[in-house]
Amino acid sequence: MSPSAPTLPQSSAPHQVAARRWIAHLDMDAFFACVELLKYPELRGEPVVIGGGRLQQPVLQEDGTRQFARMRDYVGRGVVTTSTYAARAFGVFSAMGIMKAAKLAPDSILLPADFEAYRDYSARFKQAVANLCPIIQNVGIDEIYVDLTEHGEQAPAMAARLKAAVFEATGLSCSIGLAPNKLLAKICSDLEKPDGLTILAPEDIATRVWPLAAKKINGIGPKATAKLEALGIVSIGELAQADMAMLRTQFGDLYTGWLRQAALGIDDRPVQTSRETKSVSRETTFERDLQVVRDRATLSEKLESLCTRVAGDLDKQSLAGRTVGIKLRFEDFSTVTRDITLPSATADAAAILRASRDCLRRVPFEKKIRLLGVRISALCDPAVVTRQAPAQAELFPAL
DNA sequence: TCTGGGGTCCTAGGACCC
DNA sequence: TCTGGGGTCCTAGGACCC
Repeated sequence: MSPSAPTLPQSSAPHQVAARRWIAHLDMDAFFACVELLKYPELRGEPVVIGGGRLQQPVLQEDGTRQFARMRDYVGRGVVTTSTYAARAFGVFSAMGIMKAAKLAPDSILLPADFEAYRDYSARFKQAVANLCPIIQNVGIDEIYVDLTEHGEQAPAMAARLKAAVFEATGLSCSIGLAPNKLLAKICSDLEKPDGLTILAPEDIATRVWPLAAKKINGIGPKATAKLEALGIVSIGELAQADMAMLRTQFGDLYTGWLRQAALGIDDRPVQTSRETKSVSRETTFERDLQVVRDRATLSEKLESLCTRVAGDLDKQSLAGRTVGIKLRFEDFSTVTRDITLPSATADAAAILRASRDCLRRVPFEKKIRLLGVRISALCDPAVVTRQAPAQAELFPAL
């Protein structure tokens, strides 16, 4: 195949006339931050940053006004979960360390994340969409894909109705990308944020998608971006024209093939309305790094608590699991995991704790510990648990 | 002043089995 | 002197996403 002149995906191959799909990606605008603005309308227009747990709630004063924490007063660990557009203007974005963000915007207001409220608003906006269009895939708390194919040429009008319905149900704005597949819809929803409605036809790919940075493609992260840049590839168009053999020097066959397809805007994945849970986990970053010997009691306590929470999550979801694993992050940010597969599935906190301790014994402890996590996978219905695997004695008759 | 928490998927080597 | 081979499970690590 010639490396020059990439061809656009054909809308209909001669042997197989695929119906054109209309896929919407709906993304709530600065979701957590906007929910907070509904709670605290006096903050509208202010730079506001939402951070992870362990933060102070606003204090209600005697005169009825609220006293908010400022970024500059923050000391400790933690990252920015999200921020209002006013805060983003200072360069404060998600995943940035709060201490670093405080340097950029010391006077910004800092609020703790209120996941209960976000889940509530999430359910509301998803229900509003479901009332109009039932084929929905949950992506996260603030994003969904919606299959609007059945609306045909009316899909853009339906997308506009979805935006209105979401606003009516929540008082919040969202941005929608409407395109022939999920990959393009996702790229699109980001083009006119906030409150955008962006429609992309296959013939627009060369003019509207190819000029964008390759990292705008969902699935091209920091590592792949760096490798692509080393090959002189920055834009999606450059990726579409790149020599496959050259790409293969950096990426495996599978990923290379996917990169090319993605750059051409080809994506056949369906909108998946349901998926089963594959794993359940809980982890915690300590306020200070812990030492195995000196902080043994604290570590033991944390481990127990994590196992209890995992067991609670399993119970809530009516699940049990057979593979129990632990995760440790050390002071230098290096991470190790250990796991063990049990003879039969469990949802019991004590059993998970025993397995976790077995795993921990296999970890070399030379550095201080920053994070501890517990995970369970190989999940199944707890009703299956009674079907025991062979006992140890049967598995190892010689012993 | 470093870098949260909850997930999914992929790779790769070794054990083990037929 | 030598190289089976395919399939599945288990374990560890890493990239990526929201």
